[in-house]
Amino acid sequence: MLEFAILGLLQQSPMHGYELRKELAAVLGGLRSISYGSLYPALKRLQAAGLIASDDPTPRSLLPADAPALTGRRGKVVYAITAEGKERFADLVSQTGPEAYDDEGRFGVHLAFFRHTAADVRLRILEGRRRTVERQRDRLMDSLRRTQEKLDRYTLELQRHGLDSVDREVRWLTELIDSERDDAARAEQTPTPPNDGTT
Amino acid sequence: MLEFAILGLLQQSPMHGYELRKELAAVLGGLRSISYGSLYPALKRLQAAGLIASDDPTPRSLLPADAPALTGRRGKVVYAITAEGKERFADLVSQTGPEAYDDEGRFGVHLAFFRHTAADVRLRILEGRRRTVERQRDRLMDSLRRTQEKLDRYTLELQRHGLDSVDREVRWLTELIDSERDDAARAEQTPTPPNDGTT
DNA sequence: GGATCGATGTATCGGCACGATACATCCGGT
DNA sequence: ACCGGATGTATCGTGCCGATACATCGATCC
Repeated sequence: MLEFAILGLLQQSPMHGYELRKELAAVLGGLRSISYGSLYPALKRLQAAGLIASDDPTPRSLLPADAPALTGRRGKVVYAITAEGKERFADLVSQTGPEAYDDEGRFGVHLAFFRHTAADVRLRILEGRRRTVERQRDRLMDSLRRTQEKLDRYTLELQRHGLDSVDREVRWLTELIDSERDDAARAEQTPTPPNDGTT
Repeated sequence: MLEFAILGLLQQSPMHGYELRKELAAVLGGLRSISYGSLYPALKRLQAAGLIASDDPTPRSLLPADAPALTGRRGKVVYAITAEGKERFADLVSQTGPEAYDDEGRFGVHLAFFRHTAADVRLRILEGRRRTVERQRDRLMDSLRRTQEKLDRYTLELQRHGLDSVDREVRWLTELIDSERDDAARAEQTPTPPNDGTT
């Protein structure tokens, strides 16, 4: 998930870790920030896989030869996406299977980079997500209906709130889907259809 | 977090892993189930710490001596809470600091076991949680206000939805807090004050 | 002028939870 | 007689987290 997000951000311009973290927090919505304990290992993995490349300016050359041994003295490390990385991102961005929407975090990242995603793929991801969340809602309603007299007030309240959240998410997704369909319908009427420019 | 939850469930009666998983899923609200990959290690940790004890019936004695080597042949393992475990649970249940409400999962577990929690502790946890979520909401509103013209429709929508969720959670918590305060006020008027049974 | 504090910046460590997987038992339906 | 699904225990690799350490730089304070 993190790797997807990093590739997406580097799509725009090279960055170093600190910036990536902030951008990611901004894009993912303030909540759900990312920790360095996952960020730096992820960068290493990506670099090892050849999907990103680091440009390490290493200002060490400025130091006199009697610099304090080899302790510390880090330079900023700027990461840029490679051609392979772009390929990989294109693959990830066009996924329509459960791996795109089953996990909340992954879905969030997909949504965050929807401007890089084809319209039909967008629709399928949104619909997939809605089905997933609907199933969650139904399971929750079921379990609530069956067990509600055995639960105390607090547990009940917790589940009621959870159910409400899930329900709202379904409605939110439905709005997005409808709006997406409207766009598609409108696009079909205009003289600029997606891929058939002969008229 | 898991350890807290396990101790809480075993408070009622001994169980084996499978049951714990189901109970936990039921209590935590269907979403947020727990995986065996975390459950069994957690049980081991708890046992190593002496907080729970396993009663392993090992029905191996019924087997003839020529049983198929030592492959497989597991018995049900029933776990029960120990005296130390009860102490530990009592400690956990009376926590009022950030560790009780900063993390969503931990807060959920605390709430799930509120019937074991003193009224004043309940109130402090709920208020703490509300402050945490309010801060999240404010940060999110801030970031949204500052960056909204630089975000595309989808990222914006994602954050709007997130903000709405957080906002609803604050209101939900406020309801719980109010109701909790009502209870406290009512309790103060009745002839059954909490710990002063002399009149 | 120097001290100090917060933002910027890179990096590691232990711990915890996850999904996938394997394996075994038992029971009900076909 | 068989077979699938619920029950049940357990491990493995992976990924993310919080805490922590360390270093630089500008601004503000005394």
